[in-house]
Amino acid sequence: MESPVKGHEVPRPNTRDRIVEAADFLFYQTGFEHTSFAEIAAIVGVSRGNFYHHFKTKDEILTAVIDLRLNKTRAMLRDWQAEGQGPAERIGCFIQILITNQSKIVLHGCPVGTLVSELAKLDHAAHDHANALFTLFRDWLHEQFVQLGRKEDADVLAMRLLAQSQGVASLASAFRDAEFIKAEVQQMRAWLQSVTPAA
Amino acid sequence: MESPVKGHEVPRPNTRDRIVEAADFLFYQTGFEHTSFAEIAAIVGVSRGNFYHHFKTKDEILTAVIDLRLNKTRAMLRDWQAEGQGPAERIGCFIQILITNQSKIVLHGCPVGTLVSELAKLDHAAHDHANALFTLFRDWLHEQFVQLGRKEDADVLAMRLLAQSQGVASLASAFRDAEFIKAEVQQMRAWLQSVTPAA
DNA sequence: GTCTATACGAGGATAGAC
DNA sequence: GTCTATCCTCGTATAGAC
Repeated sequence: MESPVKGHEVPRPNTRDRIVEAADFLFYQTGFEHTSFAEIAAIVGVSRGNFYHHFKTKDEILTAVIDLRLNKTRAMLRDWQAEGQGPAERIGCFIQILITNQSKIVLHGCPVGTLVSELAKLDHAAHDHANALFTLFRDWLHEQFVQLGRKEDADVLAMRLLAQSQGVASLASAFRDAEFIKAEVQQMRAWLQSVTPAA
Repeated sequence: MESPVKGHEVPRPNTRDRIVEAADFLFYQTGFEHTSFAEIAAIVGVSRGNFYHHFKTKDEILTAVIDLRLNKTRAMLRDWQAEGQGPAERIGCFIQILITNQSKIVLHGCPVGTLVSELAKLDHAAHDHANALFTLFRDWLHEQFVQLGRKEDADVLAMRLLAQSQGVASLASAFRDAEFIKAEVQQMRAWLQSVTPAA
């Protein structure tokens, strides 16, 4: 897709991208600080020294990981938008990711929430960059609630839904309880109904 | 208070307790893994080497910190219980801590949620021990909802309130927004009203 | 119980050959 | 672009004197 050469070349992902992918995976699974270069190198299959050719510092890798997640998230929101359904169905897509990712969430929490939380504790400069992930969802949900006819309190509803999903992910992980996710998703769908103005 | 000698001795806290207090503070502010012995030693005012006399490993300090938090939490719940009011007022006390601790929450999130989340990522043996903090609140809230007349779904309501508070803390910290806490606490109080059976 | 000194390993980062 | 070798710092942990 992003291969610079057109034609019949096999689009083998380059080392840089593979480093970012591996870091993305490990940062989610074991946290940013706890992930070492050695672990990333082991997954990618290159030597430690090598990838200083691609990134000068660990923070640069973090920046690349956040950018990757931002791009993936934008693409996902665009897809939901393109499915040609109404705002209620699109908000339903957002709620559904709790179900889709439930096993990962039980093990490692929400990828966005746990990263932002860790960076806040570290007082890390990239905190705001990471929080742009939340802002992406917040603005998108805001727009959906506007289209749903809740112009006045669209941001309040967007933040409330975001908070609910964070709380559910947090407790599901703490108690290792996937059933809790299912039950609360039911409740969130009912809530969505209740805030949808009658046609 | 816990001084072994009775009488006129000044109840100076011993070094061990001061280490645990300092660790408790730092684990909350900057996270368990990111906190170094040097930082704890700097606060307590003892040399690094010294407090291996009190704790053999960092994990032992963590255990002591969790026990401290468990005891403090039990005492707090007991106090709420002792104030002689009804279950609705007691649940209101729980909601109120979001307001009381709002400035800390904005900076460092919920002390329970962020610790449990970090230990989950580290796949740390103390995860379950830390999660006992959540269980303390869960069981206590459960009991309050039973007394409120919601025996059938007491645990569901307890978990929902716990999840809400986690979500609010998470987003308030991410967006550095204390006003969000205030607004959502209003909403949580209204919700509590709505689940309280009419007398 | 408190201190100094030190061992030991891990992790981030660099230099330079291929 | 990739590798090996190496440096440096920091953090945990230990030994032993006072």
